[in-house]
Formats: sequence, C-alpha cells, structure tokens
Amino acid sequence: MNDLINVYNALLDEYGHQGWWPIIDYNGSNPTKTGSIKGYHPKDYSFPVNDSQRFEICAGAILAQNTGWINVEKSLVNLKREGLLCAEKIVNSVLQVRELIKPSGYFNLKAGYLENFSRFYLKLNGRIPERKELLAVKGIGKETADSILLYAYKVPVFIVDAYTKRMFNFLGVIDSVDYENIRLFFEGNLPKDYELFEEFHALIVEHAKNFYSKKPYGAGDFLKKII
DNA sequence: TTCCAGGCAATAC
DNA sequence: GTATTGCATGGA
Repeated sequence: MNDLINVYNALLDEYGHQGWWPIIDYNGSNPTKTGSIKGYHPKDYSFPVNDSQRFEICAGAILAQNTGWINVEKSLVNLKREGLLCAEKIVNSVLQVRELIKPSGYFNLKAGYLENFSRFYLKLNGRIPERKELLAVKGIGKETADSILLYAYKVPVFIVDAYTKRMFNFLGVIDSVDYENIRLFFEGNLPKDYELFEEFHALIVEHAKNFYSKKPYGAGDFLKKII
C-alpha cells in the first residue's frame, strides 16, 4: 500500500479537516483572535474567492516564514486596518509596512520581501505565476513559493516544510532532506489534487506541532505503528 | 530563562 | 553541494 495515503487517512481521522489557508475575518468582533476556528474553513476549498484574499494568502505566507501564525495574524490585521494589505499600497508605503508587521518578526527583512513580492504581483496582472518566477523574487524561497502556488492559486505542488522533513524521515517513509527530492516524492506518489495537497500539508503541520516540535522528535508518534 | 515558530539569503567550507 | 549564521517578535 501507499504509505503516504495511509498517513493522510490516519491524520484526517485523528484531526479532521483543517480548513487551511486561514482567511481572516476582519469584520469579526475580535479579528486578532486566532488559533480558533475563525478564519478557517473546513471542507471548503473554494478560497481565495477574490484578489484581496489571494494577496492576503501571499502576504501571510511571507510573514509566516519561521514565525508562529498568531503573530502573523497580528501583522495582517495591522496592515488591513491601515488599508495596506494590497500590492498597490505596499509598494508606496514600505516604511509604514515595516512598523505594522513588527509582531511577526524579522520586520526589516520581511518589509523588503513584501515590497519585492508586491511589485512582482502587480506585474502579473492577474496571471498565475510560474514557480521559477516566484523563486526569482528575493525573499521567496521554495516553501513560500509553493505555499503561494498551492493555497493562493490552487496549483497542485506539495509544500515541504521543516516539519514534513522531520516527520517523514523519522517515520522512514523518506530518507532525504533535499527539498526538491522530497517534493517530487510526494507529488509522484499522490493524486495530483490541490485539495488533497492543501489538506495533507495542514494535517502534517497540526500533527508535527504535537510530536515534532520538541526533541526527541517523533517521540510518541502513533503513526510509527501504521508504517 | 530558554526554546521554538508553517524560512530565506549570504557566506564559508 | 552541505553547513552555519543573522534576522526578531511573542508565546509556552
């Protein structure tokens, strides 16, 4: 049998549908409340439903680099409140952006990254970007590029994050730390279905938060028994 | 207090 | 090609 499908089914059974990528409800009474179901949309893979949501996902992917989502959401809410959560405004307000995104860390770097990406985004003029083009933007690495492609554009690329590497090496499903190697393994052994890829990645993160954040990584992981 | 977070680019071997 | 380092806030 396919180990990846077995793992996916076990994770879905354990945690249920994750409703990624979170879309913030800025009209809610407490838009900064996160980690809750607010902003998530289990079993609904229709997002983004407009350009504003699409850009929000892209910006969130950049701000989420090595940073907890709660802090990312604070920055996104700050940007939205000031009307700066869009490419057109960001390119002309970099200094202001820099202050507004402080909660999500690396604010000097990420302000530049958001500016670079925004210029690129505007040039796209609605077109779906190529992976190669995204990687050419300074600040957009492999994981961020693939997060944008999968969650903002529904392109079926498999996202490989630090958790994915740790978890599947521990389980013995893979024996590699090379990003492209791992990505192609997942893409080659799963149906090329963006909904499946979105759900699987979200489930991996949820599971890894429980079993692969603290050393020794993998301790107590019940998945070890089904592989 | 220490450790970690849904990485990336620059630099050193 | 692989290993290391700086970047930064906030929560556990």
